[in-house]
Amino acid sequence: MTLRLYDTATRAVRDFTPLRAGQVSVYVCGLTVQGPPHVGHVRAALAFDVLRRWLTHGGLDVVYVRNVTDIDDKILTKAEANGVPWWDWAYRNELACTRAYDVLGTWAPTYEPRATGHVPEMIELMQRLIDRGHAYAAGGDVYFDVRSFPAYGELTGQRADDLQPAADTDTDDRKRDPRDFALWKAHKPGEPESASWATPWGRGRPGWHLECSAMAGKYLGSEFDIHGGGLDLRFPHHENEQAQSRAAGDPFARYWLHNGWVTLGGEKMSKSMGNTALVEDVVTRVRPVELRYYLVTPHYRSTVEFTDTALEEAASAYRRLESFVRRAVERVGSTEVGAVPDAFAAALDDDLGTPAAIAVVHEHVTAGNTALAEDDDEALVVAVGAVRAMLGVLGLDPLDPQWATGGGQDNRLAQVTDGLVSLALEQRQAARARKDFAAADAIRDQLTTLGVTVEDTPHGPRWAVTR
RNA sequence: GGUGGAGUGGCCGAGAGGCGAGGCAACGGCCUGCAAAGCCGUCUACACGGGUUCAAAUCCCGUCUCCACCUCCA
Repeated sequence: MTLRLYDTATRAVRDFTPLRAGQVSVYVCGLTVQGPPHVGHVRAALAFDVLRRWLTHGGLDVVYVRNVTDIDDKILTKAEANGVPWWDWAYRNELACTRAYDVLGTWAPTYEPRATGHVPEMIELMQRLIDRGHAYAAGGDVYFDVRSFPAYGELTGQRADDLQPAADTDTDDRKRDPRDFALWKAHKPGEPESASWATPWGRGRPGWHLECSAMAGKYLGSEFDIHGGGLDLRFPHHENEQAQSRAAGDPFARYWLHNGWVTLGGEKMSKSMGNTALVEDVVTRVRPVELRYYLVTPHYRSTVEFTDTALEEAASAYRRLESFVRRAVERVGSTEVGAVPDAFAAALDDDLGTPAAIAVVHEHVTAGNTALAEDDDEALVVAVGAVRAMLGVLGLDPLDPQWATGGGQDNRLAQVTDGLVSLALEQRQAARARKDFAAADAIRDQLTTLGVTVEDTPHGPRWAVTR
């Protein structure tokens, strides 16, 4: 079965065939770095991280570009409100985004270009559009001429006539049509000089949409395979991107993928609503890998309501998988990562059906647990190999060094802890051997109080530190 | 006004004409000195009202509720 993806542009699931055999080019809209990332932001990154891992697993060479928009109105106003240069504000939030991506185990993009580093490419694109009669300069601004491009609205199925008039009211008098959007914004008095760049039409800064067209073209070429982003970017952002690029003569994206929301209190998580859960906070309540499981388990196009109980449930579910892998490896030693079961592959091939894929993982874990209980090491090796392979594709393999805790100088402490717990457990085993269960249970209770859980297995006790 | 999406068992969350996704929680059983972990079982749901069909959670019509985009937004 081949990979099928839901393409927003055609509103249908389509077979995916890359433009160039063996290669896939992906452009994902990254963040406007105006603040630290919340759970909704990283959901997008995670959704496309799974796509990328699946493509890579299928033997394809994936070029994955995710941009950083490091100049816009909000960055300027927030920087000013905080008394720092705009580029300082942008960069510190870019670092926060990178930390969030890293802590959740997303692969670093092949290229991660910043808008401000691509002004020459934007100027070149604007010039092409002006030369072709699809853009015009007016008072230092440069606008896209919507009426010159009949396909405008095609991506999101809107007719230009039905759109409410676009809202940059302060510049409306410069536009030929109220729906024309800004490719480039003239430098305004009061804005920092450092936030403007010289162009043939005067100093100014990028409009919001231009940078993605310019950067996608630079790193992926005039036509590329997949363009991704959040559902809210469809209009106007992606519509405008497509209009700009196609009007300039570039075929642009062949498939458009959009991920659904994370909601909080039934409404879209967003900074302007004030209903956000920052990644850096959530990650103190559950482990990062558990947050990843929570966000990767539902289908990428569905809405996820963010609640504490749902988060806790996800964490419990993940611990079941993790506990199996750890016990299996303790039993049979380190194992080879095996092949992915057909049912799992079929699930992901069907528009990245992670829910069905996770169900397959759980079924194999059940089989593996049975093998573990029955001392069937042969079946166990097969099960754990398959489970790790599947979890690896989802970025959830518990044995991935990504999720290793401690390390460095903690190693010595870990050795000491290990020795002390082993000592206590030996005492307990001795007490059990002489049927002094009161003493044995007292040791176990004390360990539990310290956050060390003890499990007795036919092959002796095992322990783990719980949060 | 225009364009989309959603309402599923105690909870999360899939599916999209017929065969009870999966998980979490709860309860019962097995296992255990007792637990824990694990395994087995139980809990038979699809907003509402009509219709089509041998068969509807799934298709059609209508109604209600919620959300999103058309302004910055993953």
